[in-house]
Amino acid sequence: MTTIKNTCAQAPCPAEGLLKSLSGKWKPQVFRLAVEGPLRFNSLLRQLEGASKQSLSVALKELEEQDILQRTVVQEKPLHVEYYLTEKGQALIPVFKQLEVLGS
Amino acid sequence: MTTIKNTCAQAPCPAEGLLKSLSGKWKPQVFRLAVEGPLRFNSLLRQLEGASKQSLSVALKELEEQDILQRTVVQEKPLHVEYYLTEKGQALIPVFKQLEVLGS
DNA sequence: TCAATTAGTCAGAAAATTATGACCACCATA
DNA sequence: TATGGTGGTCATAATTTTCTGACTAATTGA
Repeated sequence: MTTIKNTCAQAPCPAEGLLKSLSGKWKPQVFRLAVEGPLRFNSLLRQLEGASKQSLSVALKELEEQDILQRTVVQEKPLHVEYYLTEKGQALIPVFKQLEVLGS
Repeated sequence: MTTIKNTCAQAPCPAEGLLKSLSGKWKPQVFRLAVEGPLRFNSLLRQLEGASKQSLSVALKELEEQDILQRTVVQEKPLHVEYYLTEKGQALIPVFKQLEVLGS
């Protein structure tokens, strides 16, 4: 036998989903700011020049779906929303920092 | 002054480029296999079920442009091409492995 | 000389991602 | 009662990414 047919479907890459989760538009920037502290929608919109409500909304929603950010309504005087890192999100901090180091 | 205009363009996120580099179609899978050893085009095509020549070609070309893979023509008996990790690519291995752990 | 393997390219279509701008509802203050 | 801030949604358009299938060109073995 000279050629051995590779019948194995390649294992799905476990890193794939995570990479996708973090690489959408504005997501790295949002994640980065989330490390600093809780995020608020309009505040983010001001910080991230060029971002539109829509794209930011999508980024936040997806980060939430992927259990990286947690959205909470703060029931205080001026009723508002805060996004902060979940445990999973926090677990990503070191990897993200490494990516920052290697990417700069 | 009650409102202070934020004139600072937020620092560009240094992780952004790297995340994008690694998250394109088939790129995580390709990177993963590249860790194992040098890659060959048609071999990859067989391993990555569902990948087309085109998408694979794009993935390889971009990984090459981003200096993650190095393309070399092997001047041996059956003349062929090999792709292997550059130094930068190798530097990414630990981060990638971390992403695999966290992603699974 | 014919067929297969090597490693691709190219044009066009389809699908996914982003951007744009209008609109909404709630609350507070003047 | 109007104005501005909160945090969005929605439809549409533009852009980017990905897929599909045809084609190329050099090399090798039968």
